[in-house]
Amino acid sequence: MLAKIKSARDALRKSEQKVADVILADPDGSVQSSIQSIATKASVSEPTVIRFCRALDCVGFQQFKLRLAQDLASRGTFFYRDVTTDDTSKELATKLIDGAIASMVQMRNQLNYESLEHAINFFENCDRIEFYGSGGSGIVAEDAQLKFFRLGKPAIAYADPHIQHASAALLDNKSLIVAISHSGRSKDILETVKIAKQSRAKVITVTATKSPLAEIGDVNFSVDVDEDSDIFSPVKSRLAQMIVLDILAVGIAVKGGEEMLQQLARARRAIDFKFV
Amino acid sequence: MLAKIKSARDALRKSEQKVADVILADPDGSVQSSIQSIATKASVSEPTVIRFCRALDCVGFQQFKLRLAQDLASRGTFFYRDVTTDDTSKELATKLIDGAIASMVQMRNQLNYESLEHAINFFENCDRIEFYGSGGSGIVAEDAQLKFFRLGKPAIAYADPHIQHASAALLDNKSLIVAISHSGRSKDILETVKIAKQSRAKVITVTATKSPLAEIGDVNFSVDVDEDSDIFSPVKSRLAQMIVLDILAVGIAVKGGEEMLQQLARARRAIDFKFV
DNA sequence: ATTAGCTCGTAATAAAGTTACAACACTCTT
DNA sequence: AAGAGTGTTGTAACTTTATTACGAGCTAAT
Repeated sequence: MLAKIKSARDALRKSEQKVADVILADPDGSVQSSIQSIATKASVSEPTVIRFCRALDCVGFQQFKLRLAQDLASRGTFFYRDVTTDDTSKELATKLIDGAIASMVQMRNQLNYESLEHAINFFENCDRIEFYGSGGSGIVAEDAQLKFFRLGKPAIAYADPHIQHASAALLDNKSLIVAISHSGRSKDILETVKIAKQSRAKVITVTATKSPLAEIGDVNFSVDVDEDSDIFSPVKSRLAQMIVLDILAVGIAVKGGEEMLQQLARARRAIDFKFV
Repeated sequence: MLAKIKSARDALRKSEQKVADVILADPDGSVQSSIQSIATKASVSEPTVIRFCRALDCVGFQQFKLRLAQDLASRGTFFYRDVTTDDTSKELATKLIDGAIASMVQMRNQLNYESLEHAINFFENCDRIEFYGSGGSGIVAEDAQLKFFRLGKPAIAYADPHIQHASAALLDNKSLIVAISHSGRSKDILETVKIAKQSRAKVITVTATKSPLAEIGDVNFSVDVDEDSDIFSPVKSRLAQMIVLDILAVGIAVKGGEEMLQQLARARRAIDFKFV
């Protein structure tokens, strides 16, 4: 949630940003405050605070506070510390794994189940599904393809923006696309999604809250991860994205009932001869 | 907090016990309810609910809810249960995420730090690095390539067994390969590694303990994950493999000191223009 | 049986959260 | 540069939620 606020901050309105700043400055204090006291601290009106909460996908202030509280609580269990140059390899490994766990816990608390239901519906009503992502997110897209093509509908992943554009132009209203992006601000993927929408395809996004990409999709799964600490391409958000897509795939499979589960088992056995 | 309620239950007044029962029966639901709905469910009056909260050392209902919420969020037992066909989407998501967390925790406990030191050494003494994996592990190999090629040495990933064989044949004793496999029993990857060893390349494996692949490598990172529950391609081991390689990459970067960290920052900035 | 003491609910009150709307500010035209 | 139109923010009314005060009902001891 804190990560969510951070990543959404710039997309917020001016006075809502003041609210964000007040909360980021003292999250622990904020969970115990009323709307009034937060509004005063931020020198804005109370409705602004509510609008701020709504902007973060909460139905109201109470829900916001609750989520924030849960976020803070789970943060404590796997305390995340930055890697430093004089860590032993053990410290380093522990830190990185704890960071990954912390982001999973946050994921668990913030995942939007309505989006999940919607997304499952989209899948059931589509003829084919395409995954778009570039760079690190391209990896996630490929991973998703591997999962989804076993579900009985054509599934494909494209990492190359040119091919994405070309493919998006050929979609129709029975197509479903999943656009994956860490920042949600990559020009390429935004362009791809615009083309896909013109083709009247349904669009699921897996990206940061309030990012341009999240705004133009039909359904968004928010993946907000505190990234300052990632030296490389963002691993933690990679992991989070992958688990979101796994949840979606399993959700679809489970809804498909016994029949689909058996189909999956068949797909699995098909590669058995490859092993010693 | 839940434990507190349980142990305090018998000491409470009769109607307060009803409140306790309602909350214990559905803690997750309760944190989102108002006093009114809880009072109704327990067939008691609203003040009784408040008295119940006071009995548990809370100043009011809000504080009680907050504490309960934090308690639920941090209950650290990521007890893994199998997904069933009649899970709600929330249960499903929670189960899958808990499973992923559990495998991370396991990873943290079993990671071999000596292997890590060895692997870092290999990297420092090599001219180039190649990642081999097929199917799901091919994804991990690509992800690793993305990370490693920023470290200043040629890095490449191959998923196609034929190309792996060809490439492995062209290695020399200044080459390092990383073989990734979930089972460690895939004929293709075993063959690839044998060829690479004939070329006198160093071999790091990321695979299951005691598997044939683990046996023939120079250094192995054990990734053993309980997979019965994975309907699809094994997500959990995918995540575990990725984090292992991330640890390795960060370990190398950190050992490279300030200079290498700055080089990484440059690599990151190089793609900035791609964004809105 | 009566009263002290405790438990619990009703009804009033206060506080917090939410909505509707109007005023203001900021573009983008013309 | 004026004005239409859009978007942002605050005011004030309103609703919901939490809390308090008080008294009725029950239990048990005299």
